[in-house]
Amino acid sequence: MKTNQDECLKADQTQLPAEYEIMDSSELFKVLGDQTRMRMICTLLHDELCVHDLARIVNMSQSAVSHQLRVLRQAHLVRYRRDGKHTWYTLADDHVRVMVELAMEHVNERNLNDTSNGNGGDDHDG
Amino acid sequence: MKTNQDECLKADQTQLPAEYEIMDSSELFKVLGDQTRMRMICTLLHDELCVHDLARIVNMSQSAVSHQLRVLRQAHLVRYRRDGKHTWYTLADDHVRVMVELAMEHVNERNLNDTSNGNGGDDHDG
DNA sequence: TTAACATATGAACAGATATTCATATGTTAC
DNA sequence: GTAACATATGAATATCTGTTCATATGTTAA
Repeated sequence: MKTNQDECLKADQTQLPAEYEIMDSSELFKVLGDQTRMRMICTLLHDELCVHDLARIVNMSQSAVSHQLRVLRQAHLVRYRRDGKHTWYTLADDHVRVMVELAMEHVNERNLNDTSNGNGGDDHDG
Repeated sequence: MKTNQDECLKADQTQLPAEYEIMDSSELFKVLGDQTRMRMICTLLHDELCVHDLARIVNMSQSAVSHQLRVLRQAHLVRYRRDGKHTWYTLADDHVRVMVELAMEHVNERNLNDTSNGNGGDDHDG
């Protein structure tokens, strides 16, 4: 709460996450930060699905979905198993599930607050 | 676990999040998916900071930081208060904190697994 | 072998985005 | 008023990213 004009720095950088943790986690969020991939992930919340189905559900080309599945694999967000001609994809672990749930909570609370509160009052477009 | 070749679709789309929830949450993740913004957020995990300090800590120009703060404000990830010449920024709520922690867990577990396991075995570059 | 299906991937292109530069706004002290 | 400081922002630009198209790989069935 103090506000010394000349030396306003008060960050305790010793508690900061390691540089690689920041880089890796921002990379992870970047992967989640795409509509198509998010739709794929949400579809995989409840089911194991093959590429063909994923493409149909998110209404994208097989190629686009396959490209994005590669991104999701590299981020360790999905697993897959081969079975004949199909490749079946599932979410990799529960972190993903929980992160998605948290994001939904955040978004929904924000939508509630947007009608009533006056915090900051900045964030408009234009 | 069934693998009917002709009708492989088995997604129960009734449980899917609403379209706006998917759009909004992917937008939220997109905001978190940038190194500079992540470094700013991690710095704000423990302290209330002014723009000048944030710029110094993440080693970016005042302008760049200010532009990114705008993005963080619009995503409701930070709050701010004016005090004289300074504007002090803090994290908006605990969702952010928890999401960051989860992401850290995910990347750290993944880094552990990368040395030993053989799951999938795909995700390489090139 | 061929044909049909399922998935993966490289190249190219269009659209998005982060930074820089210059400048505007706003505050404090004189 | 001026000067110095703190922050915000528009425009330009270089870089990144997602999709499409064409094609390659791999599986199954004949």
